[in-house]
Amino acid sequence: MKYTEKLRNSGLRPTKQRLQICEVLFDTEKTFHFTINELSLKIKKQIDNKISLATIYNTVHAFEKKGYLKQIPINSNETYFDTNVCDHHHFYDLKKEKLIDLENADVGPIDIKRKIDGKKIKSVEILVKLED
Amino acid sequence: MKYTEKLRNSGLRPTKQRLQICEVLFDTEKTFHFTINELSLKIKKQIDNKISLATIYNTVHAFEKKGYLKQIPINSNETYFDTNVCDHHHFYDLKKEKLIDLENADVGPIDIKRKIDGKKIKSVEILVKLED
DNA sequence: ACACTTTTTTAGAATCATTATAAACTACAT
DNA sequence: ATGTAGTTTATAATGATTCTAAAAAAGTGT
Ligand SMILES: [Mn+2]
Ligand SMILES: [Mn+2]
Ligand SMILES: [Zn+2]
Ligand SMILES: [Zn+2]
Repeated sequence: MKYTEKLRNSGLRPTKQRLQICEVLFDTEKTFHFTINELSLKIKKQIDNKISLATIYNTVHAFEKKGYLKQIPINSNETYFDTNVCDHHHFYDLKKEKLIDLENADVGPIDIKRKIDGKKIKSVEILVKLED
Repeated sequence: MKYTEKLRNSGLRPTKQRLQICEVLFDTEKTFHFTINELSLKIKKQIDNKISLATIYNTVHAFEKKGYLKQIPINSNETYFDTNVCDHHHFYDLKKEKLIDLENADVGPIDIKRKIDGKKIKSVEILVKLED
């Protein structure tokens, strides 16, 4: 199995459920953004057996902790995740409530001039809100 | 009263509760970031009568719609608001779970090269996550 | 002041994404 | 095969937010 190794190396047992969720998340041409609800529907469509909602939450959080998923800060009642874990930025279409990737090349260099004592920059993310 | 005019001009009746919330939000040296829960505690401390939680939610949303408050996109179970409605960016101290304003002068010019057909840019916000 | 309409406040209920619980199940080492 | 820790699951609990509908307050006209 394609993801068995990856999971083992992360200290996660390669269970049937996790492997199936890996397929849904990572066996795609393109990366994508999703909420837990959207992922849950996607799994139902692509997989024959049922995976409980609790397991989906558990797995998404486990994968996020391991760096295989990223949470996107956005004002919504649902949490958004991203299978694209490279540094990149986002458009947010307010009407459609959809995220669009902004490649790093799509944004000029970002210069953060201020420093905070004793703190390091972990990430720099731009959110560009779009209206009609 | 200081805020009566401002509320009337916005089509909001200057009620006792709204005027008191205005004082808590806007009668300060510096702007600040808050969650509804934090604001609720602040109101309890600063004013003698009780304002119901529903009114605090209603008022904050009304003020946000009128542009007197801004919501800050951040990954938290609580919504963060900002009394600083000028364009600006944020540090987010992951340990303390606190936002810190980044003045526009603290950030070099931002160049968004990509365009989306039929969409206008409404805002561009940077979130800089800080770790130890 | 009074009558009338519209907006606002409020306590409490409802919603709903998320997290916790704890029992059954599974992976894996010995 | 047995033991142990990790995982899944149905279900309950949590908690921020929104809804409801009745009472109160604000605004308008007379
Ligand atoms: Mn959320
Ligand atoms: Mn929220
Ligand atoms: Zn993305
Ligand atoms: Zn701010």
